[in-house]
Amino acid sequence: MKKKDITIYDIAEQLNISTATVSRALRDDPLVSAKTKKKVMELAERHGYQVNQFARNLRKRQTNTIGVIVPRLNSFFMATVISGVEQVANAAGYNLLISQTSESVEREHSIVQTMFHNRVDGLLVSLSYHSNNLDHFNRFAQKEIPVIFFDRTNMEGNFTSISINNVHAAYEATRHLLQTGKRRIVHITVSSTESIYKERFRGYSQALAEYGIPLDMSLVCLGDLSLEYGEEAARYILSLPQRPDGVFVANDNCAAGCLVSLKKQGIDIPNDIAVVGFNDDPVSRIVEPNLTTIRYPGYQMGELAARTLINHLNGDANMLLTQHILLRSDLVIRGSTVDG
Amino acid sequence: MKKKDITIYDIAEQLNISTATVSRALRDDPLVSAKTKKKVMELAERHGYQVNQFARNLRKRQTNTIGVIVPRLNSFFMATVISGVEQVANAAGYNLLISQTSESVEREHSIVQTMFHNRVDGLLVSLSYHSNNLDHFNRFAQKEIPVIFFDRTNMEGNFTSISINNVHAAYEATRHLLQTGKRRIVHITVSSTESIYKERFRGYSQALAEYGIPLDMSLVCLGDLSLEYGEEAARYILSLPQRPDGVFVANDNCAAGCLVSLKKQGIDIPNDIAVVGFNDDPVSRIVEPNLTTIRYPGYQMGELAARTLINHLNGDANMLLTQHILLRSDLVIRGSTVDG
DNA sequence: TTGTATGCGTTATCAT
DNA sequence: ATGATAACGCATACAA
Repeated sequence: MKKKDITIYDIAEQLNISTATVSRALRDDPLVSAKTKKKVMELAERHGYQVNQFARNLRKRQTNTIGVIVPRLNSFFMATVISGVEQVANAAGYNLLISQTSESVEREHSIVQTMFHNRVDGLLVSLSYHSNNLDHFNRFAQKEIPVIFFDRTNMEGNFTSISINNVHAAYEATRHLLQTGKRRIVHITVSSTESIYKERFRGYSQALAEYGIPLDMSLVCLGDLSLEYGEEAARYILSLPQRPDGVFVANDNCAAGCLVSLKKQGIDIPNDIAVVGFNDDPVSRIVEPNLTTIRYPGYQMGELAARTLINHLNGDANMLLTQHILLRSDLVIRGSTVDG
Repeated sequence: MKKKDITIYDIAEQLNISTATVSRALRDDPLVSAKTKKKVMELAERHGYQVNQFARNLRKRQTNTIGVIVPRLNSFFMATVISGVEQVANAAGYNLLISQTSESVEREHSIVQTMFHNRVDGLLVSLSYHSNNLDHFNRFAQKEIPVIFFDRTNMEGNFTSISINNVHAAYEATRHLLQTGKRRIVHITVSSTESIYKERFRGYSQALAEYGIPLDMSLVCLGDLSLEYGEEAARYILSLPQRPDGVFVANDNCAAGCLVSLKKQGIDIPNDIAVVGFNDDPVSRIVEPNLTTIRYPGYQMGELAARTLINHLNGDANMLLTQHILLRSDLVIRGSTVDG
């Protein structure tokens, strides 16, 4: 089954030199003479020599691998972030071990375990909806393996995190609806005791409070933020005795589903009901009218997370000093809230 | 910097037994007595023992890791496929090493190298646009490391591949336009000498031929199939002296961009110009009118690819016997081609 | 059922 | 500039 690979032993033997020299030559160590180096390189090339990363990892006690844990791979935003991570990691010679929790806390636990066993050098994590406890990351903390939370963060514990100011972004989104004269504003989000969705909810509440509008929990729809749930929420909205005139949805996908559904029922967007999303997913520019949304840089978030982690691993910077990195976000106003 | 981990040596010493027994106990080897097993397990647990996968890999000469190479992570379809792969791989105890080529052939080459060096047990690959040569995978073939191409496949060489019948799917899409009375049909795709896009072009040509319509290369738009290119193509379409009445686009994202752009210029979809996409991306149900498209199962394609590879690795099946697996695809007719 | 001894392929230390 | 050799942590053939 397994064919034996060519190793530095083989090269050493054929060249009548020591494995030490071969090893050094292969890594272009300045100690080795140019002549020897050349001989080694050539032979290695000819025999299709490949380093055995495991032997190397075993010896060096590090893996050059970064673990990435996300709720789902198939969301535009997450895929964009990972894309940024991949770019940086690859350029720096790091591999990526990627897993998705599918929003299951149990799976999150088991994946964290697996990552630990695989001895990733560091971890980049976006938490699942209902993960409100960071105990499963303690083993990493104990072994001083760096962990960065991004986007779906949690400020508890001594980990570093990267996100936008979700309270403020949601506040802006809601205030924008209020400024356009809307007063009965639905919020579609996911139920969560402690997460960015909680924060978005807080921003929503703040804006309402500022306008002296009491919080009405019958206007808060809790679902999974899928496109389908957006449609369901639309039905709910239209079933209310007193029709809402604004909707703030915690992601674009769900917002798009909701918007389209409302339109199908003859609702005029934005005059009857205005809609604001979150993420600036491409769908926001496809749906008609285009979706007003919160834009923030996913790709750059990925790059930053990876860069921060790698700098720390290489000893170029100590990320433990930074508790949180806040990225800028913008409200992008489009046709779903403003006519014309 | 590095704290020393607890190893089987430590456990063996403390328990006054051999490392062999500890090693066996930890893997629940039936040879070990229940009593010893229990003692070992408990101590391991208490000390937070974790196996060193590298040592194990080094010893066993396999990695339990599958390499996944895709053009881009941030496409809905690819993310869906990977999601399926991840599900199966994780359940089977395999790790995923994921990289994206960003449609660059050079990066594809270097990533394939890296995967090789990392000694993945197998490879799942979706080729980049312009990768029309499989030589960089020869090292895998030589070492009998299984490689499966999915979606963006290439039938040359002795590799296994999984895809839909792209010729037929494109034929159906184009024929559908012809059946609704369209005669001047634009095809938006990517330039490629040998790939699924070539096949889709072939299907397009076949349908035209069947209706006795000569192929007009001025109606074939070659771009990167991005949403933005869809908009650009729309401008081109409207600039033509003799206006086309149908568009068949090789992916939904680009089709959506094109459709929206056409509408903005006052074109009536589908009466003036009908549009067909490819992939059944969620955007196809958001855009208005909803996009007629080719649907095929990305998630299942991912599952199947992973399952096939893993079965082969485990010796449960020999995938080398299967050259190609063809998945079913369907034309989904929506408002962008049929009114009402 | 348990133990002994060795190899897996590198890299690092200490000589030379 | 090069070499000898000892880890790195685990799994297995063979012995007991």
